[in-house]
Amino acid sequence: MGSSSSPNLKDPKKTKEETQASKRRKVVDKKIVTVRVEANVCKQKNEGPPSDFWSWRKYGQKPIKGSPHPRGYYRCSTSKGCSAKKQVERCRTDASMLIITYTSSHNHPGPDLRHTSNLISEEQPPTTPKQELGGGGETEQEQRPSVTTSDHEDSVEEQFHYIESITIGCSSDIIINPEENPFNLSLEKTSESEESLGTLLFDEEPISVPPCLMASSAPKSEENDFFDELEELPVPSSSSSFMRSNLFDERILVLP
DNA sequence: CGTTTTTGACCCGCGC
DNA sequence: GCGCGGGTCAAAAACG
Repeated sequence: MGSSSSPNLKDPKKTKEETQASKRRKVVDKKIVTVRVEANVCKQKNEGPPSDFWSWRKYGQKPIKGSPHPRGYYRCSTSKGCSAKKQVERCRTDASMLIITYTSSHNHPGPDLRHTSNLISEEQPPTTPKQELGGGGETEQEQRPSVTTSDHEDSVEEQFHYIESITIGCSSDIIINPEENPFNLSLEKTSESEESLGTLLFDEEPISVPPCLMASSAPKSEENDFFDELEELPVPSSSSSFMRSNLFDERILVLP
């Protein structure tokens, strides 16, 4: 009889509640990475997902209070049991600034990208010491692609698109904040003087992006679409950055 | 057909 | 104790 008592309205969620309650707002493993993407090359279609060698599946989007841009929630679809998550948000003051928050880690080796791995290896040696720096003992930052095997030849093409991001993923500039993520504080502080943020940005170039990559990475087509939605495209000095963007579209920002 | 994307609704944690 | 905001899930739709 009363079996339907409380768990009647919408229990379906209770089942998974266990999983959620596990990490509800208490995410321990959090890595915040700020990437600067110019409105020119970037946005292959959503500057969020293609930031890694893994495939990300969008599972939610919500508008953040105080931010004209919504935040996208992505989950690693490369592996079914992978609990890696990624949050992509735009700086409320700088639409060209992408704030990617990585939650959890991948439970499986990278897809492989031997092609990319090769590239990065050559351009930039395995400077991972930085990652460990913030590792905080997590040890799951195997962001580096493993030269496994079984590679999707047709994927190679796609990889090209990721090249841009790849640089970041493996770039020693990548900053990981295992801590609670003071970004929030920083954000507030920079909210007024976003310029300050620029100062934090590493001006030095982590690696040189091969010209062929840049040339190939120019799907420019629906990119505007994304910005269009944002309606806010504060790219006043895009002209200046435009040239720079050619060198490095994305910049990793380090959070103190 | 399979996978991904999109939108809505629900729930929880925290702040006041 | 209540309210707000943030985060996730679910179902449906669209696309390849």
